[in-house]
Amino acid sequence: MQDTKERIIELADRLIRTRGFNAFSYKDISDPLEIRNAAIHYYFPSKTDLGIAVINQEIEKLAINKLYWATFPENEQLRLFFDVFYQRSKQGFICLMGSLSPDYETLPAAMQEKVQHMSEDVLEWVTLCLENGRKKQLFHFKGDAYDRALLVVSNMLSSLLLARVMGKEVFEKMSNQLLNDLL
Amino acid sequence: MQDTKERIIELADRLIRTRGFNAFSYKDISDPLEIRNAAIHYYFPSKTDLGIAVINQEIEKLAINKLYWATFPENEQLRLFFDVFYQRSKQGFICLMGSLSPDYETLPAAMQEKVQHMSEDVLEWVTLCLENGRKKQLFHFKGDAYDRALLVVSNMLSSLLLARVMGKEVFEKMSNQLLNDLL
DNA sequence: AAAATTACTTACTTGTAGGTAAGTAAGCAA
DNA sequence: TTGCTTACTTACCTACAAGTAAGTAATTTT
Repeated sequence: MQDTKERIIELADRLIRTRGFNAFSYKDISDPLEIRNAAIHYYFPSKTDLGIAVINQEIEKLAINKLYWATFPENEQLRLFFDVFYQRSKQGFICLMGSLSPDYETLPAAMQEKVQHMSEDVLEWVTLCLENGRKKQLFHFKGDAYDRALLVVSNMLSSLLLARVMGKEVFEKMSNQLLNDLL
Repeated sequence: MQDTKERIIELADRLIRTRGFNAFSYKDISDPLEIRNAAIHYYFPSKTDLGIAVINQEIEKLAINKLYWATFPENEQLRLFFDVFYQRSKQGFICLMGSLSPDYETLPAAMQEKVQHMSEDVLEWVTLCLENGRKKQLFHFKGDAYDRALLVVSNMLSSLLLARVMGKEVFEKMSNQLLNDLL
């Protein structure tokens, strides 16, 4: 079944978000899925390949969301973007950027490139959203839209990190404050 | 020499900030210091003990800084706080919170508590700084000082993460934008 | 019906991780 | 001077990590 491959990616995604790329092993995947570790190597010759597959899936998910979100006004778009993080915070997961950027120096070059690609993708979208929203007077903020996007993405990323350490209410406090500032 | 113990902590600190707690090994310490791994175990029976020593050192450093910073007006205090992160960004290091919170679920309970302690410490200080600064009209912002502190700390934390992935200029863009918002 | 491909498993290798028991040289203390 | 402590080293252990070679049952293609 092609099903196995998807279940491996799905679980690897979870493990990267909860434990980090360097802190999970093939056993963490093979045990719950009741397969041998060689089955993982069959689909993903190296752990790097598995990591790349997880990042690619995330990039694709974002691309799909972008298309869907484009039908809404920018203030709603941002709320929908925040909601993705909200769902994660409820599960106690962090985002891929939040998980992979601390390990950045230990990642193989191929994964580093993908992480870069992913972050540029997100930044580009938030920048455009803020920029266009400001033109329509849906957002109010000073300074460059890209710089503002950096702050917004940064806050989403670390809200998930802080929520795990300091309690889940932290996420809502941060996102409410952020939206109040922009709207 | 007591020197060895301090050099182990110093290097462990660097390794946690660059590679992450789960991604460095005793060899990464024993090789450069030209000692055997048992020498590390002599000072720190387990890796957990070493991790705790690194966090304790950071908590102490913050306590010392707090005392020194207290002699300045709040807007200067915040700039000095930001400067700590700026120095790190130049070295390509991230902060302890940024390194340890993604790995939080994999950390031994004793380290989790220390990480919590450390983050509460930082949050408390930034909250008071913002609160007092606003009273003196040195800062201008809406909403609860604690919620604002969450955003500020969050931005400092992830500016270091993003700077490594997207380039060092990211740190300055973010901190300038942040200061412009508050002052 | 034969050959090839798919989706794995069995059984293994090599490397490295954290950790430990026992020893030792140097210094200090009684 | 004997004994205790400090600051390590040598030599080792067990566990587990990623990865691989070879086999196999089931399906698909020719």
